[in-house]
Parts: sequence; structure tokens; C-alpha cells
Amino acid sequence: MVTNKEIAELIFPDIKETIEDLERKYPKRDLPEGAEVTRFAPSPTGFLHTGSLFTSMICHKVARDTNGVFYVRLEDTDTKREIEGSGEQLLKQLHLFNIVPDEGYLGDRQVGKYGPYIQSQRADLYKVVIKHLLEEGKAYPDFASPEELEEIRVKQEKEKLNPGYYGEFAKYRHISNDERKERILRGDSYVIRYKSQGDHNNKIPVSDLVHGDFEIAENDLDIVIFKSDGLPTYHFAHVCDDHFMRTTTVIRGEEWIASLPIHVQLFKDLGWETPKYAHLPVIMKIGENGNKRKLSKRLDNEAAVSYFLKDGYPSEALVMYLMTIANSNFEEWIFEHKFEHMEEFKFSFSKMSLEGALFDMGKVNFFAKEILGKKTKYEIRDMAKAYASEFNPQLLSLIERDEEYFMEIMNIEREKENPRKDYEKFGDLYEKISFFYSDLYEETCKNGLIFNEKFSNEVIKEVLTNIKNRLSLDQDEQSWFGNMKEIGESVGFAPNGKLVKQNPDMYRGSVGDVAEMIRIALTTKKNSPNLYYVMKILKKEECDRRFDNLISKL
RNA sequence: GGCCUGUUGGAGAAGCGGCUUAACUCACCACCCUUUCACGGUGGCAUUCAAGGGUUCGAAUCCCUUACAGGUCACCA
Repeated sequence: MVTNKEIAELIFPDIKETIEDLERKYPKRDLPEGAEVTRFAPSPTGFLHTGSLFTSMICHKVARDTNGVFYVRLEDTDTKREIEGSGEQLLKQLHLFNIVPDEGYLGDRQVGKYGPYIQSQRADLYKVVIKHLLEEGKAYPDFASPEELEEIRVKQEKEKLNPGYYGEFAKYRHISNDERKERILRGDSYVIRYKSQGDHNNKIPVSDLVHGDFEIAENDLDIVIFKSDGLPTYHFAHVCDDHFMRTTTVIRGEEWIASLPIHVQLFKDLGWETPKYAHLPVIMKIGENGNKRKLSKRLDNEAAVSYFLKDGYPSEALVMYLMTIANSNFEEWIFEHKFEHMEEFKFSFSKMSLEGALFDMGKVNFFAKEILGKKTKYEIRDMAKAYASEFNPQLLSLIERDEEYFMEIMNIEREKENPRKDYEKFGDLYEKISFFYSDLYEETCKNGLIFNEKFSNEVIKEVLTNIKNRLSLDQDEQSWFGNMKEIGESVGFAPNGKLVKQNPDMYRGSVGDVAEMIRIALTTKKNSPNLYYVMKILKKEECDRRFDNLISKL
């Protein structure tokens, strides 16, 4: 009779450590009462997903709020899907959103006493636990081929039974150790499965920080814990790692709820304390068929955080927006705190909605405008340069032509109680301010300027000529505007819109129309910052030059 | 299909049995701000909380059924 111990030894002859050794190596963390240890555990299979940013933001926040620890663990057990370099990229992007781990995998290095923080480097640790399980007869090698598994599946489907490897279908659960030994020695390929003692008809109570308490069927599947490539599966790695890294709260996406029975079973059977769980709602989007669906990296560009980075959104805007999804009371709080920063906000799981929110780009834009509106011209310059040097060389060269000039432009009506909110992202800055630069202005003029078709070229010419000759910039804004009204009136434009409404036949239009003509002539656009300041920055000579040029062409 | 979860305006949501003729934010619309573009302000936008049934003096709030939606059922995480 071959014993369990012999099988364990046969499979893992080199593993000498025991679970007790590991317990000593990774002792309980010495943290103050109430401190939470959280972790973000991405797979290096691509760039940061907006949903992952959401999760990591909350992990980070919970640790900060409780003076705990937030660490990152790289879950690279799926070697087939791994994308070279994406781990570093992930961490870099996290950093750009101000989510900086205290410990763990940091992209270029690992920091902390509970490592290694890369799963592929922890293979031996998992083996120690599995060897123990094997010795105890709680796990067994499974020699089923893909074909055999397929056969089982088909049979179960036909008989309308629950799918999976369990009970009578778990063929290799029931073979003798003698046969196991023989097959292993023969070189048969195998995985290791956990021998479930659970009963599908049993309901177990589970507790979740956001979903509250509910019941769920016990796991009766003999799940794979050790793959034939020598690495553990997610379920097993999660249990071992979060135990030995001493995680107190596991925060992850809702898609994991279904496998919760597996995880609590493993924790319980191993005699380890189960961490608290928080399963977060998934961020959604309306799909082509009109139904909600998960934000998809393939279909939705807002699903990748790189999209926001490339477009030059202020990173706080996305984070603040995500926080409004996370906690419904955050909006009110951040309004009260003038959009400054959110460190002092207290996050709570109970204030989280259970339903996945539709991603709202409009609201991200709103936050972005608020945030940029609050920045000083120096901050704007630094942010713009940082963005431009990475993503937008065109903008960078524009800024570098003359930084003072650039700041002057960005400072229009900025230093006041309620600053203008002209900009939401740096990605469209170039287009919005290029008219301030003569060569770029000329460039746009080549395509022709589009004036209000209400007015003939003759009228426009008449107005612009008068403005050019009679509008002075050497006065304050009030007088300047009065001056403009005066000139308008002299060529048949009412000083305000009301008068036009009252006597439509007496006027050609209102000052509004005059201002629009000037604006289009000078900026090529219908919308621009305050005209007075635009003209001041452009200076009299340049304005005149633009007017003359245009008048001669009309 | 089984199991789990959810369903309040265009979007995010508050609400936890009477104080709700349902807060607040975004979006949208209208008006005002002696005057452009903005900023700001005021007002409008759910007689009703997926539908039906029940419990109750009283329900968006408790219970049941139905509908709809999401998640999950891998040697992927």
C-alpha cells in the first residue's frame, strides 16, 4: 500500500519546508487597531483598465484611511496571456493617478517583508502547502486528459447535471495510491486537485462588505489548485498569498462572488482566518443592443486609462469621478471642499451602490474643467508641459516658443473668485489657443473664415474698419466695451439685444453681432476667451494687421 | 439552463415604514446677470420609485410572484 506521504514525496521531493516554517517567516503584521491591509493584484496581461483603476483606488483609499498597508502583487500565473513589460506599465500608470503602493511589486523593484510579490517567484511556497495537502489526503493528482474532461462535460450537459469535476465524475479522486504512483512514475501528465468535502445542497452564509450577508451553495467541485505547468491556479494562489501576506480585506471585482465558496472552503480547511471581502460593482456602458455591459477594452476607448492620459485629462478628474461612483456622498463632500483634494474624505463600503454604474464621460469632463479652473497659471504650464512632452510634441513646441506668453494666454480670467472653465484637457489645447500665434492664425485663415451669413461682406468690412480705426485698447474693460458699443451704434448696431427685439427694423444687429465679427476676425472662432484680454495679449499692432488683412480680402 | 446579485428621472444617486406633494450632482431647456465669450444666479425636467399581488391605519421603503438586467459555471485571472 502506497501512502499519501509517499505520493507527496514523489511529486515534491525537493520541498523540505513546512507550513509552520512559512507561518514563522511571514508573521502577523504589527499594526494599530483597525488598520486594514489591502492589495491590488493585477495580471500583467495588458495596460491599466479603468475598472482596475477603480479597484486600486479603493484599495489604496481604505489602507490610507485606516493607517494600514496597501501593496501590489503581480499575478502572473497565466504565462500564455502574459504581455512583456505590462507589469511595469501598470505600475507607472497607477503612479500617474497618485496611487502609490506602500509595499510589494513596484514595477522596477519589490519592497517589503512579505515577498516575493510576483506569483511566479512564489512557486515553492505554493508547493509547500500543496505537499501538506497531499500528505493529509486533501488533494490528489488528477490524470484526466482534455478529452476525458470533455466527455464528462457532454454527459453532464445531456443529463442536465451541474457541470464540473465532482463526486462520481471525479474519476481520479477514487483511484488507489498504487495506481497514482505507477502513473506518475510512468510520466503521465497530471494536475493536482483539491478534494472537496463540500455538498452543493448545503448553503453557507457569507459576508461581504458591500453586499452584506447572503447565502451561497457550498463548493463540491474538486478544483484544480496546481496546473501542469507547475504554477497554482488563481483560487489557490489567492488563498495562500492573502494568508501569508496577511491581507485583512480583499477588495476585487464582483465577478469573483461566484467563486467565493471555493475560497472560504480553502481558508477554512487550511485552518486559516478568512479575510474580509468587498466585491465591487463593475463599471458599465450601454452596448450596441441597448443593454448594459461591462466596459470593454476592445470596444470602448474610455476603458483604458491610457486614453485619458493621451488626451491630457488631469488625472485627479478621473479619480474624483470614480470616487463619486464608489461613494454616493462624495460628490457633496468634494463640492464643499472646492475640488481641492480628496485625502480627508472618509470612504465607506456601506455607501457604495450595488449596481454597476454607467460610465459617464460628461461627468469626467465636468470634473476636469473644475480642476483645471482651480490651477494657477504656473501649475497649468507645468501640467501642460508634462503632458505635451510625453504625448503632444506639437503643443510642446508651442509652449516652448515663449512660456511667459503661454501663461499669459492661460491666465485670462483665471485669477478670480470664479475662474473661467475653458479647458478640460490638454489634448485640445493646441487647437484652442493656436490663433494666438500669428503663423498658426494665418494657417487657419487660408481655409477661410466663416462669419454669420446674416451679414454681407460689405457690412462686415464696414464694421471691422471702424473697429480697427476707433477701438482703443488703452482703457479698462468697462470703457473698452462702451467704446465698442459706441462704434457699433454709429454703424447701425444696437447697444444691447433688447433694443433689437423691440425695434427690429431700426438696427442691423446688436453689439453681440459686432463682438462676434471681431472675435471671428481675430481668433477664427466663434468661441474664445474674453475678447478684451485676447486683444490685449495680441496687442494693437497685431490686431490691426489681422483686420487689414481681412478687410482687403473681403 | 442552474446558482448569486440587482431594478428610484437622460446619467450618477439620497431614501431603511409616517417629517417625501421623492434630496443632491451631471447633462439638457428657459430666463436673469445694465454688455460679447464664459463664469455666476434663478427656474423647469419622476403625481411616482420595473409590473402585479399581499402585510399595514399608512410602503419607494416589509413579504410573495412575474418581468428585465448583470455576474458566474476553465489546467484564465
